[in-house]
Amino acid sequence: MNQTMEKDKTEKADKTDKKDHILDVAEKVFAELGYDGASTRLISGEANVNMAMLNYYFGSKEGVFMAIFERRISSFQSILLSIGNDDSINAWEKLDRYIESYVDRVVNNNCFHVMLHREISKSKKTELTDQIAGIMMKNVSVFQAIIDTGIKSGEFKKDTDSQLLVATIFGTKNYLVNTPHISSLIIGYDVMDKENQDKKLKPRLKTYLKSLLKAYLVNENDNNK
Amino acid sequence: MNQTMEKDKTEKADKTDKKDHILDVAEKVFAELGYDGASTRLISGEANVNMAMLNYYFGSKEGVFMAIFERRISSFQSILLSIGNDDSINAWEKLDRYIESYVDRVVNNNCFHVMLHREISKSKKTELTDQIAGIMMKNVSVFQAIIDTGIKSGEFKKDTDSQLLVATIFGTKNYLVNTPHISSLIIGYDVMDKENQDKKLKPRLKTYLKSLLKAYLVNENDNNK
DNA sequence: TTTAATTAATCAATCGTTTGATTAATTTTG
DNA sequence: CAAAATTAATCAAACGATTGATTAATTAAA
Repeated sequence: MNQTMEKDKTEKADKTDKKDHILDVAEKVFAELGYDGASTRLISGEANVNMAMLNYYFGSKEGVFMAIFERRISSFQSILLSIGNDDSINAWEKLDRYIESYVDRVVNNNCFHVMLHREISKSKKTELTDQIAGIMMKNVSVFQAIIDTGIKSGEFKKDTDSQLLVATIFGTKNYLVNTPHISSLIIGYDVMDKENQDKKLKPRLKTYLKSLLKAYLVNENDNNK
Repeated sequence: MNQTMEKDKTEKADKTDKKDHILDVAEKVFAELGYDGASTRLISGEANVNMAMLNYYFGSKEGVFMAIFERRISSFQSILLSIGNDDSINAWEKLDRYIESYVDRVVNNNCFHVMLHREISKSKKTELTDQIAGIMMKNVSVFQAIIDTGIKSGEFKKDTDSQLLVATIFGTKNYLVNTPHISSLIIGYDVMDKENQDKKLKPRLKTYLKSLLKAYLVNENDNNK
């Protein structure tokens, strides 16, 4: 009944659509309940597919998790990397574009990033944590390279802690997106709501991060030390 | 064998010591594997107690979790609240003391905070998330009150986003402490190592947060806009 | 018809919890 | 003080439920 209703879009939902649909649902359930908390029965139930289809398509529960992973990171690095490698603009402009792209993408895919962050926050080192750490580090490296370039060129202050600044940028985002119950209380509206994200959170976060970076990094006039 | 060896301290390890021991172990296991990932068998095994003792002492697995909780938050608020209510010092000094106390306590109890953060990052609202959110908000409120006081008194800039600044302070800490695999790669040493935490991470984080706050909040000379 | 997709039924393993029995410690009673 | 009664602590074993995974049978597609 409900199943037939959902095939209204193209009348013929082919294999890849179905796999994608499963991954969409799984991503959300993983974000809601965590990897261990999300059972294969619940995921398949929410996706309206037979439980065995998860194993048929992805081999195992962990296969589903990894498939979500690979789907997201395929286009993950390219944009940010291109910004970092663009030599036609100065460091501050790079930073500006980086923030723009980063905030947009990370808020849009917040389910994925919540899931990601929860897994990497397990202190026990596993194959999965290594893999996640490696991927996240690529983003970090681009950001850090921009900062260091700006410091060398004299564009940014010399006495800055670029490493902890990384923690600030990514940590601020994480706090807002990954702990929605708290951040919603702080800023006064539901940060999980799509419309709030687009019209309020994204522009505000962009503006804020830029002004924070500017205050900490850019030499306005003379001495700070 | 191993059990008799551990009774060397006072020869009579009484009840509260044992309960505390269980909570110590459980806190660590929860941080390592998450709430769902940590089984009662593993916890009791690591603590060298019979599995039934968890239920005997704490009623249930969730009871263990809550007991860890209550043990930490008892002295949680008092220090920060006293700083916020101290009217003999100005806003910046309050902020300074807040950062000092906060960083010390939060790095010392990093296992607890990792555990906490992972549970609150579940987007599905539960009784537990509500309770955690309520407690965390107390810390947030103290910090925010200090900022707002400083803005009113003219000590801090007017055009600041105090709400997102909260996300920055707590988010920066979270990023460093809760994702040790990444942050260790970034700053070049193991952030989970106790000695590194005390001699390197803590002072560096304090210095950094203060300078970041100063750059963003304090009017050094004149215009920024 | 042959292959691929999908299903219901079932698997062993593990989950959190409970049980009844046993031991150790404490209190009450004579 | 000594014996009896009571309480607290601890244990191995088992509970029903749920987990991820697999099977064999059935349907749809090529």
